[in-house]
Amino acid sequence: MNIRDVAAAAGVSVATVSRVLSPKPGSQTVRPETRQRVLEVVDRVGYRPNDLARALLQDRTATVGLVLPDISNPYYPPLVRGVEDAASTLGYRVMLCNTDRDEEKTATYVDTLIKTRVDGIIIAGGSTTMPMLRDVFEPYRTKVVVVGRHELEYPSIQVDNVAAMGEVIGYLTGLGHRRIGFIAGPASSITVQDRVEGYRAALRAAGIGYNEDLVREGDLQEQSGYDVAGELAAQPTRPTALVAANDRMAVGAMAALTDAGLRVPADVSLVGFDDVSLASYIRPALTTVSVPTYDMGGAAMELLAREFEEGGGTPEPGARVLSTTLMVRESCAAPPR
Amino acid sequence: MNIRDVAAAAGVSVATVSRVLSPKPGSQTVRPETRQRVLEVVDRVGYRPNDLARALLQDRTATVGLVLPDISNPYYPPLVRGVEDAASTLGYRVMLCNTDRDEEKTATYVDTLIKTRVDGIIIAGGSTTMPMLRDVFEPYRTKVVVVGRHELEYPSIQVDNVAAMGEVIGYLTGLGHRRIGFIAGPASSITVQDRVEGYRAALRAAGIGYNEDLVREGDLQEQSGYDVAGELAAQPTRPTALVAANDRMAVGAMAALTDAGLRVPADVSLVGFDDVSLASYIRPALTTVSVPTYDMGGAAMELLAREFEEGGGTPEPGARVLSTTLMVRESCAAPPR
DNA sequence: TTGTAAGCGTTATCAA
DNA sequence: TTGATAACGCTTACAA
Repeated sequence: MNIRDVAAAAGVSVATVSRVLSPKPGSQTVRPETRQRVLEVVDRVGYRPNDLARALLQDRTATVGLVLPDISNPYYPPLVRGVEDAASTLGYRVMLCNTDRDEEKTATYVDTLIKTRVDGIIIAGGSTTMPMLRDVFEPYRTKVVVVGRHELEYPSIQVDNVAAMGEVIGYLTGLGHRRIGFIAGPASSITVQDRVEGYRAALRAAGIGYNEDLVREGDLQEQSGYDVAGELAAQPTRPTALVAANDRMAVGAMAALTDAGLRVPADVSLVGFDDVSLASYIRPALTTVSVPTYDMGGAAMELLAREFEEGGGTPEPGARVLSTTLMVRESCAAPPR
Repeated sequence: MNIRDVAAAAGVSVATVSRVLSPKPGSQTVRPETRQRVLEVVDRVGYRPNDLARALLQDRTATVGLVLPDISNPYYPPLVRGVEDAASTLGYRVMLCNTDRDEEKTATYVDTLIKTRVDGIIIAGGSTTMPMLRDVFEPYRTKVVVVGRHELEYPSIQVDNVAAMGEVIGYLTGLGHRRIGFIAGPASSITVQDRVEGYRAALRAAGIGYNEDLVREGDLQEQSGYDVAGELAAQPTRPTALVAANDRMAVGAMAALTDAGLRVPADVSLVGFDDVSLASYIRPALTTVSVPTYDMGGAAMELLAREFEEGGGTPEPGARVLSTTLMVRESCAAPPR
């Protein structure tokens, strides 16, 4: 069932069917009766034009690739939703790719995306440190937008993780904390490294030295937060507050603290990062930093769409920075005396 | 940059380039040196064949659509990941569509998916009650697989929610509970309705009447679990146990109970459903039913791929049922006396 | 072993 | 206002 069949059934030429189905601004020249006849046939046989043929001809697929580490990480679903909603509004389809921060998987996906000739790609997290992404898209004029800070020559949507973490530390020192432990994350994530950097810088600014013993690296999953918090809390002079690089580890940490007989926040205060949807429903409700992931996804898609319209031109690797907010809830208090 | 350019640069014909790049089992007839020459050019210029053209010709896009209500619902990410991993292994791309259980959005996405000529579609949750999905795909020989119970004539991957909920109720009555409250979900979800049905049936089987006052409907989000649990717990003779139709509402319920000064499980036992990743890290750790969503996604994709291979033939609307397991953790105890 | 050319389902150009 | 036809980039008979 193709445009020729429809044309035959309606007793017109394929050109006419095309004009009815894909009206161009300039040429509104189909007689109402003819249009009617065509539409009737289209409706009767349930014909839908083949977008592959259209894309081939117009060199435009109306599809974007969304590359991220792992959709199972609760940080990403709102971002994906933001991209998807904006894409759907703007008339684009979204192809999802989970890389697990793995170079080989990333390379394979990039290959696939280029072969399908996606109009653009949104890279969120993880892959942004991979140099392989630098030039692959160039010959195909594939537009790229990055979500998060990165080392690539593409425009991006960001959040100031250093400053946000500074606000967290400021809040804690304001409460009187001096021994503030940190549950860090993998070096492969620039986002996480910025949070670590924010922790360091703020501590220094507050006149508190950076103490290596108070920092341990997790893998961003709940269990590692549980493990690391357990170690940190078991130290001879334990920290009076714990900050985690993300909420998943913070939740794990809260469990560990509770299991160790420690009360949050009476014995140790706890702060997370991301403001995942469950954060406000655990008890004590988790104090954390809200990151506008949904908006970031939407903004990335919109930025991409704008680049499509502008057509050629250089990418302009500027960054748009959205703001975070510290969500003060119940998991922090003054340190025990 | 197309196959002709490559052919010219390598001093061969386009047919030869094609044969090198897309070797068919039958025709291994390219001289090694020629092949070498072609591959060198391909590598040098970074050429990637246009899959649109290939798809147009072969009537096969190697793409599947994944239609679900909302990726932000923590139930879905593992399912999506399961689909994606299997798809990537089998050589398929995945196009994501969030319908919000909305008829119009669903219709729009279905339209888009058909226009891109996806080889198949995986429908997970929500949309399965929509009659519009019955015949749309037929004329395009688009294969369809459903995840979850449904009313459509397609094969599916399921889980026995009625039996699983029966196990939950059995566990609670075994503990001595008689007044078991239920936080239900929207009627639009067959999955959720099966859980409600399981609750009813098991109660009846246990010789406990179904008491309308103990059942209230939520919307599957945390806040509604919080609200509904609050109402249920405020009743003159409050339930000694609460079962939620999903974990998100269970977490909200736990917060409500805690805020009302009730202890879980000493004063009221609580059971969730889904075994979301955070469930085992909240305290008390949530007793819940583990649903193999990742495997379900993978199985759906594999089933779809098998249908592609088999080619024509009738769809065979059979169901493959995977099993759930009750995860007994800390949120249940015998009822208070 | 390689090349020529038809054709996949559209849109766009030009003529009628 | 409509129609014939050449592309788009690839694969695949068929010919050489």
